[in-house]
Amino acid sequence: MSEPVDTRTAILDAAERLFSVRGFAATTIKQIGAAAGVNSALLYYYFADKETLYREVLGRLLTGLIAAGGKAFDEAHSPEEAIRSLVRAQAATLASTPFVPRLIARELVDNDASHATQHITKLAAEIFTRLCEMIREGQRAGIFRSNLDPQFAAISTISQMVYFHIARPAVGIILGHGTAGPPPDTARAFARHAADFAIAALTAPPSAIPRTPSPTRSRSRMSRRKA
Amino acid sequence: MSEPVDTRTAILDAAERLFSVRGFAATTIKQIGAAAGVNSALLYYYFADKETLYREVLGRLLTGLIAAGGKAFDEAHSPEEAIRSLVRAQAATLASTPFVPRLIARELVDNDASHATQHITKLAAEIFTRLCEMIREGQRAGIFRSNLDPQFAAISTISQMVYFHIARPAVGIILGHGTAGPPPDTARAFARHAADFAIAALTAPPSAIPRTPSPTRSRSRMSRRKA
DNA sequence: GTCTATAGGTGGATAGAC
DNA sequence: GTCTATCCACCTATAGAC
Repeated sequence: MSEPVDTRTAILDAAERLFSVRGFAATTIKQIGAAAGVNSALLYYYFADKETLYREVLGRLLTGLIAAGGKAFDEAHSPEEAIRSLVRAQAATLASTPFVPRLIARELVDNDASHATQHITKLAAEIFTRLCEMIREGQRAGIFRSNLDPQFAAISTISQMVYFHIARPAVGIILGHGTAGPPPDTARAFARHAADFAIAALTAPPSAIPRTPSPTRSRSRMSRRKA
Repeated sequence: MSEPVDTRTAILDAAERLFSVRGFAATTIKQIGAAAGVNSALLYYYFADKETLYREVLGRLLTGLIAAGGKAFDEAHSPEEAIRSLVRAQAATLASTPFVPRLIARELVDNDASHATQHITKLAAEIFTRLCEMIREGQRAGIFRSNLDPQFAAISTISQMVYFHIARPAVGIILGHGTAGPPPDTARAFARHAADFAIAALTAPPSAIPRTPSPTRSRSRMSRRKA
């Protein structure tokens, strides 16, 4: 994280930052070498080529994320607490490394020429299915609404923190902090909100949902014509 | 959208698709020319350089999105209906042009070397503030919970559909459809879910929120130690 | 308006000295 | 292990014929 001992780590650190900020295609080998304080040709001593280096960066990153997410679940003792814990872990991880979420976002977006399919699959398996299971458990216990798809609910829950950090500049503008993005305490406040928002949506009694002129559970997708 | 009449539009269409799928840096002028069915040198007759072309693509796109979002609000007659209408509009726009959300995602992520700050600002002003105002209106009317930051709630609401489409491959894996992403009917189902999820979170009575051993409104951020 | 040809520059990757 | 020097491919952009 600071003053890496060996050259290999220095290169990985520099590459992680540059790939995150500029993207794979826009980052050059020479830039990485310069940022790592070594000659660019040296990269080929440690890594086969640019793409291999990129994959190693991704692997290191996602492995850490999976571990952090798993830990969050291990510490929880109830479905609700698990969700709060996960959102908190998301917020902590994303906030501590401002450029990491960008790299993941790029990877998701670039996924046609996918580099990290296996890691994403693992992330899905480890974190996501556990979150789904937590939601199902809450439903069985009667704490959470049963008329809710657990998988969809899990996506909605996770999406909030991810979006907040990925769309950082846009969120900054929206909240009136400029393109630099919101300050850390706003990020923490949003993390608390995100957990509350998800819990509220999960625990709301079914009667509280549809009670307006708009068609809610009807199959028709036509919105009412102007009267 | 299909068989464009003039060359300029053909180039813009081809560029939109390629920039979306591969990103700005990874897309070459020659690829765009080939995809548009014209010689690559011709691009410089219509556009000053690659970056200008990119900006025009973005402008065309975001202008359309802003218009679609505004229309969604105009058709609504209640705060709840407005939210459903907006989520529906999001889903329709994102689904009809599968590669567009990626381009926007890239732009958000790439925002350090920002190309679209002005457009994002406008999008924020036009859509986001209207959504916030709708939420406030619902709060005043007693339909929505008052112990909720309208801006945060707006972000949470919007994040769901955006994340679903941006993280398409990951979502596909998660839901068991493979990296190609979820089929259209799953996307539609999620859109209905997203609106419900947001409305449920907004309308839940305050009493329904904190009722577990975990510290909820207390200031302490320490999670309970293992017993 | 659309093409051919090409200049000018940069990037990924290798050879080989130290 | 780390560096210098360099090759080759390819990319942006321009010049100019048609």
